[in-house]
Amino acid sequence: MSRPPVSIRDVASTAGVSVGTVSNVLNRPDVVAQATRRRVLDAIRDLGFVRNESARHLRAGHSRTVGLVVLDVANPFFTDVARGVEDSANDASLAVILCNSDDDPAKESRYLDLLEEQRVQGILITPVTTTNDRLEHLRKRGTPIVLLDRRATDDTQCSVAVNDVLGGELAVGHLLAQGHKHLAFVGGPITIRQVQDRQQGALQAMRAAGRDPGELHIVESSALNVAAGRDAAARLAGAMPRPTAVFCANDLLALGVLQEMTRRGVRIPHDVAIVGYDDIDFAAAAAVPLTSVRQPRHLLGRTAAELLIEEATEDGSHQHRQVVFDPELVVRDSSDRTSRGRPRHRLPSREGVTATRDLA
Amino acid sequence: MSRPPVSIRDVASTAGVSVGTVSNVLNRPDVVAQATRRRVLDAIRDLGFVRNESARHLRAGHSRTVGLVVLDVANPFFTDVARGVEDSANDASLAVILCNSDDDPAKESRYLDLLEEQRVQGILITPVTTTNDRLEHLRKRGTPIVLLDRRATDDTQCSVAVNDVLGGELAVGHLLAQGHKHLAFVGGPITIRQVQDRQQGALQAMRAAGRDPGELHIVESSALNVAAGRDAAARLAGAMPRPTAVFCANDLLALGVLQEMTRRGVRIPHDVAIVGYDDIDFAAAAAVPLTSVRQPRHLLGRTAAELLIEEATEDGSHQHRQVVFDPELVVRDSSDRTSRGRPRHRLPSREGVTATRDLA
DNA sequence: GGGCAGTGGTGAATCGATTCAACAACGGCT
DNA sequence: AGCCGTTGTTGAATCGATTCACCACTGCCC
Repeated sequence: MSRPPVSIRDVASTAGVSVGTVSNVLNRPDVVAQATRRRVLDAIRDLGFVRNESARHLRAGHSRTVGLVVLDVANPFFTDVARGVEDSANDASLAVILCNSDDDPAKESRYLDLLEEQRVQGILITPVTTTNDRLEHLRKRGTPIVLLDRRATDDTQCSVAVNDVLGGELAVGHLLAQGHKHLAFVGGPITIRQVQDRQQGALQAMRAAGRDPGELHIVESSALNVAAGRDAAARLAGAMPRPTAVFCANDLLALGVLQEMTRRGVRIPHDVAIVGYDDIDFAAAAAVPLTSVRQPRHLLGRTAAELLIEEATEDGSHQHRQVVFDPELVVRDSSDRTSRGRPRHRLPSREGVTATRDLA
Repeated sequence: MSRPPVSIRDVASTAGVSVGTVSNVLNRPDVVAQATRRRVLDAIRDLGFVRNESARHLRAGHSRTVGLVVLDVANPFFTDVARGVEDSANDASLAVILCNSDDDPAKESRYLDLLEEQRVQGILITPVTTTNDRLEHLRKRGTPIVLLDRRATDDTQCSVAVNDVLGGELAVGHLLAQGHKHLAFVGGPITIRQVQDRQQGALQAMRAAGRDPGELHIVESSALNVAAGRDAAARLAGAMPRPTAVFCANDLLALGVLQEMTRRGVRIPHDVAIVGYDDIDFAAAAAVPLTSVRQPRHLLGRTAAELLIEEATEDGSHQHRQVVFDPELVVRDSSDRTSRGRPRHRLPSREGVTATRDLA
């Protein structure tokens, strides 16, 4: 069944040349004479020779792979980021080793060991904790590291993140522009940095509009899911004065709010406007299409990988950069009073992202 | 910045032993005397030695990695499968190299080359086409291959798939049991195998209930997304007799049908019952929680990886297996007349899957 | 004819971990 | 003392691709 592997030596002998020449054909074809090159290529084809990367990399000192450590690829945020990373690694003909830390420092640490043993060219990571000895250690040994969805605290390394404060400003700025007077923010637990930033953005938008930030009705949710959104809506329903606009720290909360409000007979957006965050695929497919803040997730991954590759290949002239992307507000019916809660148009194809052929 | 790498030789000299002994400490600690082992371990710690996997694998002939080739990780189906694969690879301390073929044979082929060069222990793949020379070639050379979400045509290789015919039977069987007389199936393009199977299952359920399969009103959709679902619902609305139950080939279609029906004042499930397929996270979070057929996606990946690892490590006694998992029907309000379209209960945590801490 | 430049090709050394035949040291036993 | 078995350690050979100093050959010019 499994034949003995073909090495460069076998190719050399059947082509009647030395191993050095075969290597030259593979790596510097231009220095080899036409006729010789032909013979070698024929031998490679006939024998079905495939380069052994392990041997290559042993010599080179590092492999043609990069490590990607995320909290959980099942999280759509990281899924899209991973796609971006893979696309740009693919352009540089690098392989991506995928690691899920599951928010567990021990698991993260094990994966970092594994990646170091593999002598990866570099590591893209959303670290579980802010300070990380293992990571520092790796950097000191010369492994390029790029932080994903985290901002580097100093300028000794690259990082790629999204400006969540701005996202909050956009959302609340939009609601204020629609003429809303009584606004609420739903999000929590407040220990999550993203929740803090988005809330802070909301407050800044209030200030920017000359409003008292204290007027923003803040509801801290216990989690960032649909059930927590329903709870928050129940609490808002009894508030006085009842807010006419709600900004939620993510789309799941917003969908929960939408569900519970609808159940209570509150019309969206006529009685209450809702804005979510993340622009998940189903924001557009909700009962009332949801206005949301979109993060450039694919671009985030792509850029991070590009920075990493630059750092890994460059001649030492690499400048560390801390890239921060701006999110974008996508306005849909849930915050648009002119629509009277009716779909104004068929939404374009983006919502069909998950409908690729095979998931079916 | 970057120090010269530490090799096993350096460890040997600082510990005052031979390289063979260091290797023994690493791989067969029990044959080394206590005191010697101590000295070696101390040296390893002091020097910060990390094994070079390339060298290891050069000797071993293959690496501690497996390749995972999917159509698109951004597709939630494959995301969950990938998680399963990664979990079980992690148990065997193998790294996973992630490859998206994007349904493009050329890209798939490039990735297979890359994986072969990496001398992966095996490959898990959802092939773009049914017959594949590259893949056959790899198998002949002894690389274990396990087909994912595809059924092997012969018993010379392993495969792991889900029984979509059964899924269709479950869905329609359920609707018939609810007393529905006029049923419809929405799905397409019919060229997709999953659509065919699910439709066939629906027809079988009709037969099993003593009904004429010709009575199943079939609407072929142009795609498997929400917009196509809305179109299908528009077509169904004018049908005579109007179906009282609709089985959709996936959840996106079902959500589209739900949206359009609701917009037209059709009450779900009172006037029309809906069943989807895939049980995506948002099935439970829809305006009317959606009954759906759930596939064991994580288990699919896990099992596939286990089969692969078994084939790769076993002493030639490996028996190829074609595993087919049964899907499961998850009944929610959209097909349950007793609920009168009102949520009967808060749905459990599963719907919050995407609400992990960082996506926020 | 001798020197010189340029082209094409060679093959041994190298990367770092693993393996294994060989050996050293020691105690126990006759 | 001599032999044997056990335990612990050694070091050279090995995996396969790359690299580079060096050689062979051709053609050219003085």
